[in-house]
Amino acid sequence: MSGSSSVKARKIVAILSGLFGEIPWWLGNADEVMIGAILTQQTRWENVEQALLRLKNDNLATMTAIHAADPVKMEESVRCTGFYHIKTQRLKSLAAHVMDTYGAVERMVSVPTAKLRAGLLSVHGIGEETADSILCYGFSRTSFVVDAYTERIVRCAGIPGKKSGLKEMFEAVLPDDPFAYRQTHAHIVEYAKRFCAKKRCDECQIAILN
DNA sequence: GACCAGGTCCTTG
DNA sequence: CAAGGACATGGT
Repeated sequence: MSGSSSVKARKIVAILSGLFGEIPWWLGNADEVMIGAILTQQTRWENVEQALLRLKNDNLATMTAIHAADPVKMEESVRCTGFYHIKTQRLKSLAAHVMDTYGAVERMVSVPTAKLRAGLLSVHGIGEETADSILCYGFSRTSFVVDAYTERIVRCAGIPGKKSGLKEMFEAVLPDDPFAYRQTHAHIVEYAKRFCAKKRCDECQIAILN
């Protein structure tokens, strides 16, 4: 962890915090966050909200319900998020893991973060971003979420040769506070979505760090 | 019509 | 390990 990278990471956090202040982001109970985390894979959030509404209408917005649900029925609600077949499978797998391992979502709140994370990662279709999103926003854990936007903003900031280790880099810089973790990831997404083009970095103030 | 979206897994070189 | 393709609908 070179000092230079940490300094820039700190600056990113501070700049974005000043830019956005407190913003509401990804609110919802643990069940909804888990469902949303899978549905939002490679998909716009607005579409996920639609699917979530449909699932709620059918009383399918809980792990318990999904565990017992007809997959074909679920696909109707989830279709608008794309990859609907595979996502239905992933929701089923997650529900099975939760119910078989813990018996209920509420039981998960007393499980240590590392153990919770390992369990989530063992589910087929749940990778690091999805697992950390669930931990951070669903269970209020200090597990930093790294996504495509995080990689973009880091590139804009000129942090050298960082393809991996971003999670650790930000965690080393953030206070031990779940709220800070939630806000910082939210800030990064909102900023990068607007200013960090996929390939270039035009009009991006983060580039000032260079 | 082309391109992209708050990923993950599998297959190749 | 890095890179490329599959998974799929909906918006710009």
